Amino acid sequence: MRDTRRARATIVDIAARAGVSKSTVSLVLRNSPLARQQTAERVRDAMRELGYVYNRGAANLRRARSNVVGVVVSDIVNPFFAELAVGLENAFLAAGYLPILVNTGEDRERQARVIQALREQAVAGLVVSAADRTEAAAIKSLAASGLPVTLAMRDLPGSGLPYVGQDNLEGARVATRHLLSLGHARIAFLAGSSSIATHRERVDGYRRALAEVGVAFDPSLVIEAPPMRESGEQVVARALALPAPPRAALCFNDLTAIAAMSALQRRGLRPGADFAIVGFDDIEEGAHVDPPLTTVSMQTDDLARTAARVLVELIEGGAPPAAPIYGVARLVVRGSCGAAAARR
Amino acid sequence: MRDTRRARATIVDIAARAGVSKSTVSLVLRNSPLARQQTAERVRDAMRELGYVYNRGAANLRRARSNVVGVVVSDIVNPFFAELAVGLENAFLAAGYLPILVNTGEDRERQARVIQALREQAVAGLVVSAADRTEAAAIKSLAASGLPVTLAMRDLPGSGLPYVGQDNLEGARVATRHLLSLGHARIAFLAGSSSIATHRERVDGYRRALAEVGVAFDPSLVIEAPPMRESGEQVVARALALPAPPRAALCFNDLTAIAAMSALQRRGLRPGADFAIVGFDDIEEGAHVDPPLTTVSMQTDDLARTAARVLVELIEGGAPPAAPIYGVARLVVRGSCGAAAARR
DNA sequence: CTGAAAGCGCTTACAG
DNA sequence: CTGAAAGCGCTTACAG
Repeated sequence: MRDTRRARATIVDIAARAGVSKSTVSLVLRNSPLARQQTAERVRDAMRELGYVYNRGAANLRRARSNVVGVVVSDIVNPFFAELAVGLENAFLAAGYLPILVNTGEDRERQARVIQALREQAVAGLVVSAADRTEAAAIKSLAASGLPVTLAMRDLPGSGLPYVGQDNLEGARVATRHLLSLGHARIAFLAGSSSIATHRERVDGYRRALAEVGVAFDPSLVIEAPPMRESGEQVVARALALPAPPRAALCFNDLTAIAAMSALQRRGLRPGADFAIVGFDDIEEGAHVDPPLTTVSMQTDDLARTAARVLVELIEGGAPPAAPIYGVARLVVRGSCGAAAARR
Repeated sequence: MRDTRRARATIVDIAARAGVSKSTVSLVLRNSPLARQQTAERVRDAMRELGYVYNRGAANLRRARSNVVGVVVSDIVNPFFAELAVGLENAFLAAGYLPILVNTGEDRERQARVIQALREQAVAGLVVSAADRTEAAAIKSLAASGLPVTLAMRDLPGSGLPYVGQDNLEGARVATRHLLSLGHARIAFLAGSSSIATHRERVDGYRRALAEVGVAFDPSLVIEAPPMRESGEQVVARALALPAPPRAALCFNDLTAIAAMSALQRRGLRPGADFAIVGFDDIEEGAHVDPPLTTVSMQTDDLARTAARVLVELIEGGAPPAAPIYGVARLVVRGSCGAAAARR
């Protein structure tokens, strides 16, 4: 088996075969007009015949640059981050960079290890959607070493690093206002953990909307739980067990919103009719449940493209954006969404 | 901003600072016992002081080896493949390789492009879960060039490449037998497309189970549709519109099974009671719907670990496995799952 | 337009 | 144990 393995052809082999020097081959490789048309043709034939594959690592070493960027994602199994990753990947590929996607699974230690591995691989830059509880200092020191870093979706307040992400505060505010406009006053905030900045920002927006209409904030209505489908049962149980149970909730994301809907249904409560639910993070799940879920949409694709662009500019010597870049939070109203629930 | 960017320290800088030659630094880097304890300490101090980062690309160039492997996945947004990717990533990291994860989104042209990019990056090997309709020849020629390649989850019959994946045929057989044992004779196979080998293998298993009990195969019961949640409505509508509508179905995967359940419910049919559903690809979704979904479990994690091990062995000069490696298909029965439906 | 030489950051024999 | 030299596959001035 091993015997079939040929050593890779190099530009020297190509040069020999085409009867030119290796400088000429290099010129042809980079489509320089300095090589004669006919010579270029001969060189390209030789490459084809020898099955030549460009060694980008060698080229990068010599040129002291790199065409690879790192994309560090906190939880690739979450379709929200998977879509972010895909968007980033597309944008980088289109810009001529090869993205290395690594998943940290919300594990800070693992995050540190993979980032180190990426640095050793001499990546040109990093976009990171930081793991839960990541300390700003950890990433900041990275950037201090001169490596271009852009934060996506998870801000690290105080790090001073360029950030591209959702407008969590505004999104939660819009969603909460929607529920308030339906006539709800006791509105729960279900699932998610305050250890994640995203959660804190959303709770802030929720509080702000309440404050704007003079509704007192009740901390017992903010019920934390891991943002997974499995948490639906638990958060609904706790919400309904409150002395004055809410009839409306803003959920940390769409997965937990759907899980909460199921938990309500298991109790004979009809989402929409008996209990209003709004979810975050539109990964187009909201439209496919019954009844449809009203969500705050975050345009992952746009944000991914933007984050990639910001990093590429940083890599190519541009200035970082002066302020965080926020995606527009858009409320997608689906179904009746609980006007009736408020009247009960 | 740019000014803070220091050029990376090299082993020459370390050598100068520690007062040794660069060979010595290299020895220390690789923890060779040839360097004196005290010298190693001095070298390590210098590295710390200079913020040294190992340049693995340069080392790889010199050693004519590579520590990076490519993981080509057909659809990272599908949680099934996301879990596969995570499993592979963990296994490679543990084995000392840096996996570059790329998503093809089932696009063969894109697959060709990213594979080329990975080759130029001089990856040590590739595990590929091929895009829909990938031709065996395309991947085979890759391997013929000497690059170790392992196929995961999507076999390319005729390629002769090592394959690690689910036992689709056996899984479909087991699932179909289960439905038959409940008393169903007309059983639909819903969603998925015969352009994917996975689908063909599952349909084969379904047919075999029918044949085993002497039930004639009815091609009109195999209803194709993209394996997405969105297809649920369509496949259920087509199944119920058949002259003799089935009361049981094996679904291509759990997403489509859950979608089919929703579509049934929208028609007032109770999954389990009125219509038996079994799904493929247990990504632990089956347990979290109501009623719970019976699934064929495929142990993605084990398979990922195995695929990674097979590739690492190939890279390190071992022989490819003599035969395809199949994961065990296990039927996870949840809920009543349609015994009643058969009696209607 | 083409070629010879130097060098990117490492590792690897090979002397000392 | 340590150092000087060569070389991995490229690119980059610099001559011709």
